[in-house]
Amino acid sequence: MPRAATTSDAFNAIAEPQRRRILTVLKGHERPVNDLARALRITPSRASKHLRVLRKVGLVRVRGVGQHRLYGLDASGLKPIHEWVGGFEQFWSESFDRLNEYVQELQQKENPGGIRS
Amino acid sequence: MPRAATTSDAFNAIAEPQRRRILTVLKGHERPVNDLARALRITPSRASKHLRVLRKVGLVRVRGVGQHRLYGLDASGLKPIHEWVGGFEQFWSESFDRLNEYVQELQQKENPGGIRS
DNA sequence: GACATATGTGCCCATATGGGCATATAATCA
DNA sequence: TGATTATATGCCCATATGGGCACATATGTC
Repeated sequence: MPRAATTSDAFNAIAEPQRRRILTVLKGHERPVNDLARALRITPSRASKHLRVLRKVGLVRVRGVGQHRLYGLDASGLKPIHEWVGGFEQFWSESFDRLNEYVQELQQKENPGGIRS
Repeated sequence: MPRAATTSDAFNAIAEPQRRRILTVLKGHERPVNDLARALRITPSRASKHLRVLRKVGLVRVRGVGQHRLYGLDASGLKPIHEWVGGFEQFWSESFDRLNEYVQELQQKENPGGIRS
């Protein structure tokens, strides 16, 4: 079984660099597909497909039915992600502490015995 | 071309629910693979593979070479993600405003003309 | 209606993925 | 050394992915 469908999970949706770029561009203001495609130097087709994914997970909204459809940001779906990742905030300062400890150990003993990538 | 390799991008690495669970469990303390596998009710093999990915993107460190290898959190790789997503923070409060505007429009005019999923 | 523009979708392909399973590798102990 | 435990990896498969391309669809304009 491959990974869960992109269209059902915001984590998965923003795993795609292009889609992150799209969201970033949409911070400014709403844009039609062609505009977006031009801005990101991708095919309208590609843009449309990515937007479809973003729409399905609710990170993007469409306004106006017609020749021009304006895509706009709906960032509320990013909130859970921010919260989940934020739950680790205490740990990335702690990492530095641990690293320091480790470096000190290295300097004291000659044999680290330990960390591998 | 499919999506960028999971092993080169933290965004992609945490797109997998199991890996998120692993990271969450590792918040508590370091754990050997079997321990983790038991905690998450997955095969040691599976756990090992996910840990390999997390190791490659640097979200996890291994300590101790031997029968037991302790996996520990290295959350520093989550920081960029937190920052990227945090860049949208202003927008998910704004979303509510826009939604309210939309609802008001709906109540006034009878024809929304607009938002589609 | 005919046409141009804007957007969405279907089909095909190459590729990465996650899981299952068997097996390899590593370390500890009798 | 042989056995046991712990962990990693290789192979295979089903599936989802992203892109290219052609085409369908929708809208606006003449």
